[in-house]
Amino acid sequence: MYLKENMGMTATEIARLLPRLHKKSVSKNTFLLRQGDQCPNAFFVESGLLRSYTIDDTGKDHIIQFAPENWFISDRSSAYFHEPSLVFIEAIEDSMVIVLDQYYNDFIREIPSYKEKNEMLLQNHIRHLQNRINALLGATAEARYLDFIRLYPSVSLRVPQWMIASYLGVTPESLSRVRKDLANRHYR
Amino acid sequence: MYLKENMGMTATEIARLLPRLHKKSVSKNTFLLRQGDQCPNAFFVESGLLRSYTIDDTGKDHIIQFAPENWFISDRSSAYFHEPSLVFIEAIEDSMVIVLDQYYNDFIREIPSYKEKNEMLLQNHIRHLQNRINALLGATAEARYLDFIRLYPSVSLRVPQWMIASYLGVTPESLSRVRKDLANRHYR
DNA sequence: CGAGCGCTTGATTGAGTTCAAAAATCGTGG
DNA sequence: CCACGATTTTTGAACTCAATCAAGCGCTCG
Repeated sequence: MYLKENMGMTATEIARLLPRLHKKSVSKNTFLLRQGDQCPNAFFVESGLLRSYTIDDTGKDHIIQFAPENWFISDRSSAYFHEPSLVFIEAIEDSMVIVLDQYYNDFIREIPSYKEKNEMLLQNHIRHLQNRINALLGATAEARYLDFIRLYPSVSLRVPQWMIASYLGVTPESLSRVRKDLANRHYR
Repeated sequence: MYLKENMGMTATEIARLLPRLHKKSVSKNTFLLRQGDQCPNAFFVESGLLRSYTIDDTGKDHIIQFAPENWFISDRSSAYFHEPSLVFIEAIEDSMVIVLDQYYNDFIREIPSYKEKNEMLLQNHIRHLQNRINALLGATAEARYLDFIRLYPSVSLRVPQWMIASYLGVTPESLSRVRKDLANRHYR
C-alpha cells in the first residue's frame, strides 16, 4: 500500500492504524465534500479520480486540483484552520478513497518522521501553486494547455475537455480552438 | 523584537541566537537575491520594503510578493529543495533585513514549538496562494485591484503603480484606466 | 430511440494589450 | 531652492486574444 511506503511508518504502526482507517467507495458524480462543510484532514485516493473545485459568485466553476490514484486531495485551509470549506470535492470516476480524519491526524503526529514528510508535502504544494500562478500571469491559453498535458498526461486522457478548460481558466470553446490550431500546425 | 514574540522562543534561546544572526542593510534598488542564486532559508524585514519577482521568457516581470516590515520574504522552493532560484529579491526602499541562513535554520529546528509555527506559516502561505489563483481565474482586473488595496492598503501607497500592475498581472496602462474608471464612478 | 451532454464551429463582443506620445511627478546636482 | 532629466502615469487609437452567444453534430446511456 502506498501510504505505507511513503509516510515512513513501521510495520507495527501500520498494523495499529489500519483497522481505524475509514475506507469509502464513492461512485462517479458524488461528493466527498461540499461548499460550507468542514473538511477533514484529507482524502487519499486508492483508485479512481477526483477533482476539487470552487464556484465563484458569477456561477462559473474553477477546478483547483485533479487527484488520480495515490494522490491526496483536500481543502487544506478548511482542515487546518477549521473553517467551512469553499470547495467541492467530487468523484469523476468510481473511486475508492481513504478518509484521513482526526484520528489519523492525531495518530501520525506521533510518528517521528511525520513532521518532515508533512513539511515536504506542504513545500511541494507551495511550489506547485507558485508555478500555476506564474503560468496564469504570463502564459497564453495554448502554453498553459501544453504544460498541462505534459505534466498530467494520464489525467488529460481521463477527464472531459471542459474540465481541463476549467482548470486552465479558459472556456471550453477556447480550449477546443486551441486544440484545433495545434492539430492544424502539426500537419504542415 | 518581532521574531521573539512570534516564533515562541524563550529568552535564553533568543540570547543564544541573536549574536549569530546576520543583519544586513540594503539600500533601494539593490538585490538580496538574483535569478540563478541559491536562496538562503529566508529574509526577515525589520524595516523598509522588498519585493520578489520573476522575469519570464518574453522579458515581462511578474511580482510575486511584497514584503513590508515584519514580513518574511524568500524563494521557498529554492531554499527547501536546494535549487537555483528563479526569482529576484530587491529592495524597493532602503531596508534593514535579517538573513535567516543555514545556522538559523539548524538552530530553530531544535526549538520545540518551531515545527508548529512553521507549519502554520506554510499553511498560511498556501491559503494565500490559493486565493491569488482564484482571483486570477475568476476576477477582472478591477476586482483584483480592489482586493489588493483592501488587503494591503499600506503597501499600495508605498509602491509605484506599475509594480501593483505587475503583481496583479496587468499592464500599467490598464491599471491606470481601471483607476480612472473607479474615480469617475465615485463622483456620480 | 431520443434527450442530454460534450465538443465543435461561426459570428460578435469586450477586456486588456500594444504602441506612441503627452502630462505629471520625482529626485538630484548645481 | 530651483531646474532639468528621468521615471511614472495618463491618454489615445488600433489591435488581439479569449469570452459570449448561438447553432449544429455525434455519442451514450437510461
